[in-house]
Amino acid sequence: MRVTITDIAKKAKVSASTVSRVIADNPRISTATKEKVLKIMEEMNYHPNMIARSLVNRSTRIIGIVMPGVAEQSFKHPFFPELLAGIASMANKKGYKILLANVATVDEEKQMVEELTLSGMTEGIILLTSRDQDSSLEQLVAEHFPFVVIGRSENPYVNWVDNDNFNIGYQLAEHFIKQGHREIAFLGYSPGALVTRDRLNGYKKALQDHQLAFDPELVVESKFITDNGYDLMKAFLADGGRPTAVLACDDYLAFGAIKAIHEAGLAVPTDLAVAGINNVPLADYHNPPLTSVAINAFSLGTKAFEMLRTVMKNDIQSYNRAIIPADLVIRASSRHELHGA
Amino acid sequence: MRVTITDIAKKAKVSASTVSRVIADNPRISTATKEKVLKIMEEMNYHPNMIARSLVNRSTRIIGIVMPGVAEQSFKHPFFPELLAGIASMANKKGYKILLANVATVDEEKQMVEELTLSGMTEGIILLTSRDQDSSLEQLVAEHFPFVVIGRSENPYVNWVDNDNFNIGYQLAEHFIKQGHREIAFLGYSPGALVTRDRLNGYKKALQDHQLAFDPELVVESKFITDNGYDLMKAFLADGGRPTAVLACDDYLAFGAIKAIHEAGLAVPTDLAVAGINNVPLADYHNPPLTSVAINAFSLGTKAFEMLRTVMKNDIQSYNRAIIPADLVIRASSRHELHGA
DNA sequence: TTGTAGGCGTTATCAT
DNA sequence: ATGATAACGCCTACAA
Repeated sequence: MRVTITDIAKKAKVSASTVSRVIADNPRISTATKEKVLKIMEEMNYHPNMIARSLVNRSTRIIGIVMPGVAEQSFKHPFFPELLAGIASMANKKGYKILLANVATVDEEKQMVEELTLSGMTEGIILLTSRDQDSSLEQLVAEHFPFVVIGRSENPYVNWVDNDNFNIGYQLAEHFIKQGHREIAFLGYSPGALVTRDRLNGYKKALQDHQLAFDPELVVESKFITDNGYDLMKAFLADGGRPTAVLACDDYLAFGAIKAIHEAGLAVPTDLAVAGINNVPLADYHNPPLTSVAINAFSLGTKAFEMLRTVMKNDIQSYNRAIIPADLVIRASSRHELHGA
Repeated sequence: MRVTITDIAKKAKVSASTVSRVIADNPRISTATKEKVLKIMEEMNYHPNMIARSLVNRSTRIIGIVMPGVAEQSFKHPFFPELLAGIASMANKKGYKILLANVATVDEEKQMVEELTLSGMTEGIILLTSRDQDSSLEQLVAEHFPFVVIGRSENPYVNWVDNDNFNIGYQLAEHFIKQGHREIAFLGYSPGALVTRDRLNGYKKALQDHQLAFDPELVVESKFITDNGYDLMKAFLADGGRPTAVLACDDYLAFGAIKAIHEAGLAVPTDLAVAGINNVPLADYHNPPLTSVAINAFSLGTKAFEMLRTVMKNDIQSYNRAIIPADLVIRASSRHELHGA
């Protein structure tokens, strides 16, 4: 049996409330007893029972993170741990703990969200799973439960933090355009994912700003954003696609694409320039080193936590959104001026 | 205010205990009232307050995972999310939630462990941080708190799950030896890390079993296991190191090493065969594709959870250890017979 | 089969 | 400055 507040009280010959006050650092307590109690707490290695405390305070100091399960390939992405670390570091600083919930399916997500919100375990949650029409979102909105989504949502009542996906698409496209490229393939558009929609829109805007026509034939769809870039690119080339540059929605896609390009007897970047997104650690070690866009996943996490905090503090829901800037990292895979343009 | 057991009781015109019994599926209750209560619970969308329940049950159904923070590079390793997923999936199945605690320093770890164990929040913990002499371990052992370490420990009182690191080293070395290699560099030995010690021992044993002498000159030390393989290899080559094969302790190390090798004007695998460990997703896309060893991180996680469960169930501490087998994946970076051996 | 009472460990209110 | 008491929401003897 662990040592409780009453054990301390007995030993110190004071009441439990006095001990409680000492713990709370209540000023209305004599220094003498305070020190005595503190000493005994030390001796007996007392630690307050958070459960009991939570029960009376109605505050657990725990936030939940709901993330897609193993099934989703994306879970293996280096992006995730960094994001987690961002959330965790901020949470730590503010004295919060993190409850991690992996969900495999949409149903599981719904159930998990319900459990987390209604069980009183968690004071707020961060959702990493936002598909577009997400019933958990509506549920959370309806219950006025504090939550933040990572990844943009079109529901006006949700608070979210997202990468600057539009700008990511824009920057990469412009980078290619400035080097004289006109035929830029967009690899990995996934109609269900807002991320890729935003990136594609940025890409389109860049074309437009440079008086270039958008060619839908150059958009290569994939079911998931982490789909096999090798197969996608191979099929695209076999279909007669002959772009001079490829903008891949993810570094992994880009790596796969490059493999396919090499197999087709073409060289990167001379025949075909390639860029990815996310700037995974290996982008730099790849042969050739891969141009990419560093999204600051860590910041995404810290920002998400901060936003969640403000939502938790205000009874009035304030609808916030934050966009984390990203940085273009140009490497050899795209460093090639086309016909001296 | 959330709906409680008494709200249900009132509405159903029964006592709170009856409702409690319905929740617990107690057989000694009439089907009539049971159904009535269940219906009302449904209507009012009742969910039990886990905090209150935990307080009386002394069981939170939460386990803690303590992992190294952002500072440690290893956190970005694809290995981590997979491991997490393994733990989480098993935990989910058994109705456990996961409390994730990132710690940046050893002190933080110690404090976190203390908090998690003594606050009653957590029924068991999984440690991912085990440095060799870890004071948290002794603390946990002394308190008889259920815990499992991922990564071997030499403390006889700790339960652990680990990769078969000895065998990983052995297999890779033997793979090289069978192809005629005699000068096999061991890249990334880190004296502080048991992992690399075990791998090195496996490597040595393979040499011995094949009547080859061990040459300490071929062991390249690095401070951390994820240290820059590029710099290590570059320095090694500059120092006059001329192995015919390189066994790197991690795929990332291997990628860096290959970059250095290429820059030195040497070819992989013809001049120098290379292999890594962990089989990261990109190993296959690398140029050349990297020979590696697939450690089953997911299994590591599930196994760790299972072990934790058995430890939690038995008051008597049983000291268990489990070793998860790994699979050699041979790819082009090492596929080269030396002088027709 | 159901209800009553006490308690889990803590905090907060009200006395003293 | 300190103590007694009730309450947080739930579970579990014991009683009925």
